[in-house]
Amino acid sequence: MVTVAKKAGRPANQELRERRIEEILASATRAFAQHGYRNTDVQTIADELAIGKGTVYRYFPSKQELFFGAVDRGMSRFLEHLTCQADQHTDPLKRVGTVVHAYLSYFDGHPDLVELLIQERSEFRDRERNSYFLHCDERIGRWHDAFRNILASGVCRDLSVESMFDVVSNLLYGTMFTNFFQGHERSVNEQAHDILDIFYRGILKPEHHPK
Amino acid sequence: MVTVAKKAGRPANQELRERRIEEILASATRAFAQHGYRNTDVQTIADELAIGKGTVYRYFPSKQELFFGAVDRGMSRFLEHLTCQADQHTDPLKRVGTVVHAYLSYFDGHPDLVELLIQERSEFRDRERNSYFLHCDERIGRWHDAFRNILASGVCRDLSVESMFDVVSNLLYGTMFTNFFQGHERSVNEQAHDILDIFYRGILKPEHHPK
Amino acid sequence: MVTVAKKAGRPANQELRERRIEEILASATRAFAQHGYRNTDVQTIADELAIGKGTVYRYFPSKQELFFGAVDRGMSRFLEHLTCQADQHTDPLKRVGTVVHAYLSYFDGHPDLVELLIQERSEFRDRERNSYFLHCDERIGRWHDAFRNILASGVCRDLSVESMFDVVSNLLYGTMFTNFFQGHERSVNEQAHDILDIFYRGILKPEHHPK
Amino acid sequence: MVTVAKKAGRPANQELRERRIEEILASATRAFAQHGYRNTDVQTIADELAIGKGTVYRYFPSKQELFFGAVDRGMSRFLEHLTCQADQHTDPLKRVGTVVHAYLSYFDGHPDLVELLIQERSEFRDRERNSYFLHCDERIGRWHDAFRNILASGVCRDLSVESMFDVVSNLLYGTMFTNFFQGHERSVNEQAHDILDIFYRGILKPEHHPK
DNA sequence: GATGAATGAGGATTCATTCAT
DNA sequence: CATGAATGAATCCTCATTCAT
Repeated sequence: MVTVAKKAGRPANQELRERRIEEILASATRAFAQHGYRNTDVQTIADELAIGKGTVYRYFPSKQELFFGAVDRGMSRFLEHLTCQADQHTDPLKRVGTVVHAYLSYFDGHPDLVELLIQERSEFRDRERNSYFLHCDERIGRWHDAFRNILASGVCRDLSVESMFDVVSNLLYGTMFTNFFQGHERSVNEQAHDILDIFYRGILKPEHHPK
Repeated sequence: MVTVAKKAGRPANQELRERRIEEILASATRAFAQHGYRNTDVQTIADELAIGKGTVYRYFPSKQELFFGAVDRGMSRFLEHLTCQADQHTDPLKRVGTVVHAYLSYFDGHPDLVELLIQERSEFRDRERNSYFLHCDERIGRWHDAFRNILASGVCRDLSVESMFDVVSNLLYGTMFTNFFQGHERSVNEQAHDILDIFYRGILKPEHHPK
Repeated sequence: MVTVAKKAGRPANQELRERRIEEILASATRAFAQHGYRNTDVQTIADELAIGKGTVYRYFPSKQELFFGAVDRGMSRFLEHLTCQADQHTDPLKRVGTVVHAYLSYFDGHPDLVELLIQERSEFRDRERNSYFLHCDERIGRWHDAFRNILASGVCRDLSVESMFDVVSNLLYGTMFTNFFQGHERSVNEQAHDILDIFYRGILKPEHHPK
Repeated sequence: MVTVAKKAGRPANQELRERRIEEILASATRAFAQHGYRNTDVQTIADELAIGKGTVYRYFPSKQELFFGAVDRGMSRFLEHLTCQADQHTDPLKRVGTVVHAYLSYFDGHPDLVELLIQERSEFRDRERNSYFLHCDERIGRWHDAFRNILASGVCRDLSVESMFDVVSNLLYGTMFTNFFQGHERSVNEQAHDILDIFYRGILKPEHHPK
């Protein structure tokens, strides 16, 4: 009997498990986004992956949990991307500017995620959780910090961190939805520019206005 | 006296028809908003009005049309209210300010409408129409006019009407959804104040900034 | 006060009643034949006549009775026509020949009646009555008489009246249905000729065969 | 030994599938024939087999397709039987005689099939296909051949194949329906005898008449 | 582990019939 | 008399989930 040296680290079937979950979530995201939660059969998702319906249920206890898994995956990736971009700058104004660009651009490239966010609310009205705000809340401290830093640097009018944050975050949220629903003639870069142009002048002392 | 050839029998009653439609739409709005489109049985709506299910179908050919009727009614009322408020002022800046207040305050008082707008998108993804933007597009000219007037009055920086309009409308749209999803600790009046404070400074020349 | 000389005979509203019944039956025949019993709404029939649905129910207690009325009317007219044609001849062989022609030609011109006969059986499987055979049975005696006369005249082989009658009536019945279902390339006159050609030779003594 | 890459898990079972389809079709035939298409719930059919309604829908996409399946099965079996009987003889006159007997006797023993044929026409008026004639058309060539052979053998008067075929097939079709609707006092064998007696004399030269 | 056969609760819609006007 | 507003029983079909193989 031959004994094979057992590989160190995570066992193979654990890796398989994670790969499967990733595949299923990716397929589910596409399907839910395209046909809607109610009109998507679990069978369809299984078919697309050429696996059995029962297999999907081995990884997710219900269609609902599968959906939540897809939304969570989408939001995690989004916020990872956002944080990553922001962390390339230390200047708080730059960070804000970067986030504005990255936010609009990410959703522009991932309409499936927007679709999922809308459906989450529509189908699971009763639930406490709402992935978007749940995930955002985790990071909110870091963004409040940015505005606190701007205030501390003295370039800014006498405004509350909350006011500034609410305005900019609602502005992004609304622009994201509007872009999704209506499309947008100007590029997201131009949109970001307009937003920042007005927002900076809105919060900065006149003497610090960008030229 | 002219006698019109009148059909014998019980006359079709137009007034009754309109009353019924209004009642059904009101009930449907409540039910759809509370339980969601998919989870609402037409039976429930009929029960609430103590009429038969068949009666609902006399006035609306399908559950779907009933839903669209409810959304249209909601948006019509909303925009009527908005126009009404705006028309109480002639000064364009005042008009913008009024609309900002009225917009947030209306949706704050009518969360059912927000719910319906979300569900419309979620359930009828494929459809061209989207009541919110469809109704808004009808009035968009008037609002562009307001910004054109502000530009003409010379108090404003050199910005395009579209930029200004997009920023403020997306800001309102986003704030409305955020308020709905998260609730809001500050009153809508305070929110409107913050928005206008930043927005006015963002678009006006420094010498015309409000104190 | 003027007294109008009252018309003798059937009162006006009795005539109205009969005219109405005739109109309704005619409309019902068309509708049932075109869309089928189950797919025909009483409303449709009323609409076609521009009368109220309730009015139909004043003349026929139920949709079912309305249907039976239509079938009965169709069969009555058919048999009236057949009898009328047959009575133009006294020679029994001529009578048979005439009936064969008239039978095929009538159904050829009145496919609605065939449709109704089929539906009657299909929808009201359980019922005793079957308009076709019910009506035919009323006249069967007269037709048996014709064959009895042929037998008596001595031109015929030694067959039973029943055999001869069954063969010719089933032959007509089958041809009628086949024509209806499949259409027919040869004219009904040609068909009748073929039938009689074979039938006469089948029942007559060789010395009386037509040349 | 070649190993085919075989999917893991419970294998699709083709044999089970065929057995199920046969069971369901048999049950459906009975139910449709007894209560009519419209009055038969799919639930009833499932109940009779002690399976779930959903199971029926696994095998037939709709009640309509289930019905068509039942008619097709019935006609296939019928024509198989007919062909089988005819093929036991080579003499064309014998073949015709055999088919006449087999035709009447088969329908006499399978009234469910007649019921289904009537309902097919009644319920699916619009459809092109009509199982009876569709199936018959497939075999029509063989029957024309029989008559061609009879003609060739010289025992027959100068008639067209079509005339002879139409007369006998319509005669059978009509007799079948009449038997079904009215019942029949004489046995189908006696009926077949009468038909053939008259038909043979109708088409054969006098010198070849059966005694 | 993986699969797919089986299930049945659930929901939209129709339309014959009644009866107040 | 005539009408049409109202009704609700009836029925097809879907699809998430379970579990034997």
